[in-house]
Amino acid sequence: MSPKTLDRLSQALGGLAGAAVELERPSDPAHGDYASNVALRLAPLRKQPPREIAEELAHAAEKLPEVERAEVAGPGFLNLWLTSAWFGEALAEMLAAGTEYGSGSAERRERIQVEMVSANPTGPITVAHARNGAYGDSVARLLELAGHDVEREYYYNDAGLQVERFRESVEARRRGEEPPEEGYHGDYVKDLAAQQGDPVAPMLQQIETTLERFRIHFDTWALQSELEQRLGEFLPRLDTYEKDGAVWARSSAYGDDDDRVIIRSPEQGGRPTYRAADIVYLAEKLDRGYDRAIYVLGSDHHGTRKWYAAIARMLGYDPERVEVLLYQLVHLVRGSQLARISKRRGDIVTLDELIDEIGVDAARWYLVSRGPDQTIDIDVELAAEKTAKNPVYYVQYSHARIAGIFRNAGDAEVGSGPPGELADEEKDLIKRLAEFPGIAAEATERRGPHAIPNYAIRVADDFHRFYTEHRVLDGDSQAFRLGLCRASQAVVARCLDLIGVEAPERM
RNA sequence: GGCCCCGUAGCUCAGCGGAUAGAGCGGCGGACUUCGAAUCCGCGUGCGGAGGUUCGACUCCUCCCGGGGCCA
Repeated sequence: MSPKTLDRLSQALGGLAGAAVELERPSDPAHGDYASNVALRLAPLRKQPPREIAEELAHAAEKLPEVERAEVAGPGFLNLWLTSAWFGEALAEMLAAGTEYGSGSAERRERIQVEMVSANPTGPITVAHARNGAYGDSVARLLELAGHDVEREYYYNDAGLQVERFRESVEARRRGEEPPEEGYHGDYVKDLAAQQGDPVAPMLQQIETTLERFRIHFDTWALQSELEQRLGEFLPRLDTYEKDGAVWARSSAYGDDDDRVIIRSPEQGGRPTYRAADIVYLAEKLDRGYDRAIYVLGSDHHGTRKWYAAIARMLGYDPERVEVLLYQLVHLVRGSQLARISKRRGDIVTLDELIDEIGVDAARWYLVSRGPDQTIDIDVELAAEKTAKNPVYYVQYSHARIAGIFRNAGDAEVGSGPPGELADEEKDLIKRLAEFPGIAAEATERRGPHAIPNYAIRVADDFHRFYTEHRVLDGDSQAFRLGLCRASQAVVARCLDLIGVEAPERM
């Protein structure tokens, strides 16, 4: 999904070449504004030397109105330099799109549920859950930008063993005793013990408050206990058998590695396993009308990918509608010692503590800038120290700086028509901004929001360079350069919004 | 034992078949009487190893080494 101005050029070249032409930005400015490897791709098919094809294409391309110059280089690359008029059109397109620039890449609009965080309500949200939320929420925001209808859901277990231990721990504190060995020992247990009634509800309330503070809003909340009770409705649709008194799902016949127990034997208590709730939950989600159900899970759940696909097939749903996104775990490091996250030991580093130390903006930026497959080690002490050096402030500063320019500009005209020959910094900035729709679309398709902060740094970089070299509020170029500022500001603001970071007017 | 992820610059990472592999941090040296210096400019022989596929491999395939994790 490229800007239309770039698409038109691709199509015009495609017409000349008789094949699809993809344009990319060369890393070396000596290779033009855009380059294509189409001749290299066509050479084997046409049994013709790539440079020969490129020469013919270059000759024809130079007749196009947007092309100022075309050259053949290296093994057969076609390098293009574009006219100032083309850059003006590209900028005009961005300004016309306004805040919608880069949106609508989805081929068809889907209703999508993103289920994330879903931590047991047995303690505060930790940094591990924060990565889940930061990642999942950014994927959700990307999907919304692409044009999908997205809802966020939190699923929690209010009936399992861990929750029972949690309740027992609170009860013990109320009696003035130590929680059991297998229970929960954090100070928050004492706080909950001081309140009346079941501690699960206030714990959930606290989790929601923390997540709202982290700028993640959940539309719906699902309870395991309620889903479990509906197992009877779905059992007839399942392929099951009894063995050793337990009820098993024949999941291995549907792509999973093994069959799984869904109801324990009477000797084991006869209760449904969490996998039973998985089945009900999956079916219930898809029946609720979502075209696609996305699960965001830590990589320790990688085995569940096959499980979810298997139960989707077993229930007669297209497994393509179910997507499991995995991310690697977060380790907290204090100095050189690895401080493991352990809720039961009570030495947790909570999301609230992390936010207190480094702020929401830095925390979200940090947790989403790494690819989901990359393990993150956060040195808490270092993260706190490095706050002022975090690239998030570099990007935010570019936004605030532009806001300052507009404060000074008053109601001056904002335009897009280039006053004459453009400077390299102006062209570079427009080309950078022109990348955004493609970057956003690719990040969405690959479920890789980390591309956004990395791209945002480049935008800020190109903007700061442009700003350092050229006066905005001066001379014939003023309206054009204000247009450039406006478009840059919109793209930076959008990038920051996609990762849940604020775009400040002042810093 | 089976499975998943990772190995790129001193450190943290980007890079998903193209040209001379890039950012941030740290280090050294420069640039403000003018729209925001939280900025800009300069300084870097690094893809764990070996095969293979390809005109072309950090990228795809196989094996090995090293680190992390899940299941049994």
